[in-house]
Amino acid sequence: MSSEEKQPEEPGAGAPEQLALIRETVRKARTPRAKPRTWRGAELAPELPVARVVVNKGVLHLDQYFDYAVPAELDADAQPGVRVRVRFGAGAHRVRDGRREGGGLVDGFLVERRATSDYRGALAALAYVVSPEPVLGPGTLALARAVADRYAGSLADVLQLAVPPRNGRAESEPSPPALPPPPAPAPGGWSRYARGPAFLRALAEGGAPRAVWTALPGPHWPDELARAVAATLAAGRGALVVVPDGKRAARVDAALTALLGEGRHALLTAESGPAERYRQWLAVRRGSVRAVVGTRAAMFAPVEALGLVAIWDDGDSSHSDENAPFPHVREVLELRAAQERCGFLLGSLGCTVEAAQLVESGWALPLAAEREQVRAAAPLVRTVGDQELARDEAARAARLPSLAWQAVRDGLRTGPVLVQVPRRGYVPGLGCERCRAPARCRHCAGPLEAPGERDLVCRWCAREETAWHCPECGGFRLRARVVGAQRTAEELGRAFPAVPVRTSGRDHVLDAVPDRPALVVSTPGAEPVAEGGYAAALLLDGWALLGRPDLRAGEDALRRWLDAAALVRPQSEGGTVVVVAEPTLRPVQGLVRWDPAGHARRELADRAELRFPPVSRMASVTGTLAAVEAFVASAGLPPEAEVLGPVRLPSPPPGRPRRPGDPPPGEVWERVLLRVPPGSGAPLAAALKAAQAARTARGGAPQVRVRVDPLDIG
DNA sequence: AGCACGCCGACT
DNA sequence: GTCGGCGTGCTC
Repeated sequence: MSSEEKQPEEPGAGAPEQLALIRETVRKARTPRAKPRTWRGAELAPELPVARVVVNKGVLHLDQYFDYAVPAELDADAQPGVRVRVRFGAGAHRVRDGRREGGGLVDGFLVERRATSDYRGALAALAYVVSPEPVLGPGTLALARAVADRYAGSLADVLQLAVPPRNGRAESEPSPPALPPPPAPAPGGWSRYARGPAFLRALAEGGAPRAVWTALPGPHWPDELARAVAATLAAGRGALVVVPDGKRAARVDAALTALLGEGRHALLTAESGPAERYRQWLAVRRGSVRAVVGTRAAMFAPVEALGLVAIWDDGDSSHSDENAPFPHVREVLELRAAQERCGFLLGSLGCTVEAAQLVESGWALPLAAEREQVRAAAPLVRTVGDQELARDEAARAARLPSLAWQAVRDGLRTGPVLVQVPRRGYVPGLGCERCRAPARCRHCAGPLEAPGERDLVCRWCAREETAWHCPECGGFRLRARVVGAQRTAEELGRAFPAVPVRTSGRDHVLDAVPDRPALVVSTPGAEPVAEGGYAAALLLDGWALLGRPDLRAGEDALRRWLDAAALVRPQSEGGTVVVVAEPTLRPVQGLVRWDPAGHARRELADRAELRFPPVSRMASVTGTLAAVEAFVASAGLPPEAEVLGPVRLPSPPPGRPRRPGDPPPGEVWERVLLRVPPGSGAPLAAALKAAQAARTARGGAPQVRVRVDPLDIG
């Protein structure tokens, strides 16, 4: 089998070497030909002797196709989509003593076979075909191209995310035969949503409906996702579901198996290991499996005849890739839905402003339950604010309000009680002492910080604020938040000595807890599922979550509360949630009314007014002050682009392991934010890409990091 | 990014 | 005369 054959390091004497020699003469003669006939005499593929190759180098100024000659012996294997290796680099053609020197072998993908080349010069030959398995189809190529353009990145970088590394053993095994389409499923839990059955019907009829689904609390969402997949398969098309982590992928996997049996879907997660993952990926690529559930990288899965793309919990930060150019699953799936004209489903317990914008713009329809259904499924939510805390004698003594004590005590009579405590390392920002509104710059609305004792400085534009007052309530005093909830939880455990205390957090995450009275202390995101639902939940991390100097602080807080509260029994079964946070705050209201979509709509209106993403598009440029300034000056930014900053980046705390975005030791990095109005995202990305390409091409120029849609814009 | 080619100083 | 410094520019 040729895929298993060991390929020669250096092609033997023959066509490639002759080509190189011919090229040498052409170069000396300095007579470039419009139509290179330089392979005269070499043994080339009789038909379509030119291979267009995307070279696996992420560097932006190499973000183009390169043409290579196809030697006759590679003719059969060198088909579009295969992995190849080629000589690449200056001097690849120098021949001395009959040996080639310079220009190392690099990986690439063959994207097209052509009759002629546009290149004015002689072509080097393909070194060899790594394997005849076509892994890069035209769909994935077009998608990767669009993603690279959207994020000012290179095609090769995106392809690295899109096509998994090869595993020879998996490739040599045949994939199982494809199964016929299953029958269309019953609506199941979808009948609880006004437009749910219609959405399923549209999928089953081969349509391309697009929806933002605000899911009801409870454990049903994996089954509902599975039904959407099944409906798509019933129409003879494929479906793709992307979830934030392996735990949730396993839940959807189980739901799919329950609904469709084995063999109709693939599970693409890092947890299954590279070989198994590649085997599953190949089964998809070869068309033997048409449904996929997986984590982030699965967003590129080459599903045949795609009918539906779905993302669950788009507010989870795992959906943002941490490799250049940092694509986000939601954005990639939007591009895919447009490109492949398929259905789109964004589901979540919460609602991001981006999701709200998809509905607001009319691109997607809302898929929400009636209030009655929400009330039947959600627990009772009660709040304890500052005033009550101050009045509450017991609370001051025990640092916990009596309402919270009561809820825990009552809950423990009938089942487990969840206590959500903040994760360490949440740095609260500055806010109004009276109403907690975050302190923002009056010029660019960036977050204010207090580097010294007295003065306030904007983290975005570096302007000083000397006379701050709160635009919401007129207050003029600021305060930072203090966290001490872990200790509170410990005290809580001591207060109920007869009850077992279980903890779940970063280090050891519990999957599930039994349906018995217990105190379950967890950080956000690590909450175990309780078999019969929690009797009560206590959310103690309000200040830490809401005080973060981040645009998404409110949305994130609400999402984490909803995630925890959704594990609690409905109000009709006595389920109660107590959140220790100011009841007038918008996210707290969103929780009490269980109205994440309404919360996101209001946030979106604010963002529009303040010209924040996603209503505007932003990009960040970081590096030394000189580098950043030179870059911004040289980039031909669109005229409507605003430049905010530069401001100095906070240096990483000493002792923390170095992360990719951190400045090198001893260097101070600055950041500018670039902002463009809606619709100017593409020209901004193009300008940034061109400037970055020019910069990396010149060796000596100090480098900067560019990121479209930066996450932490304050 | 690598890597080769090219045009100026200290050596046999 | 020639070995080699690293400044520029290219990579099918």
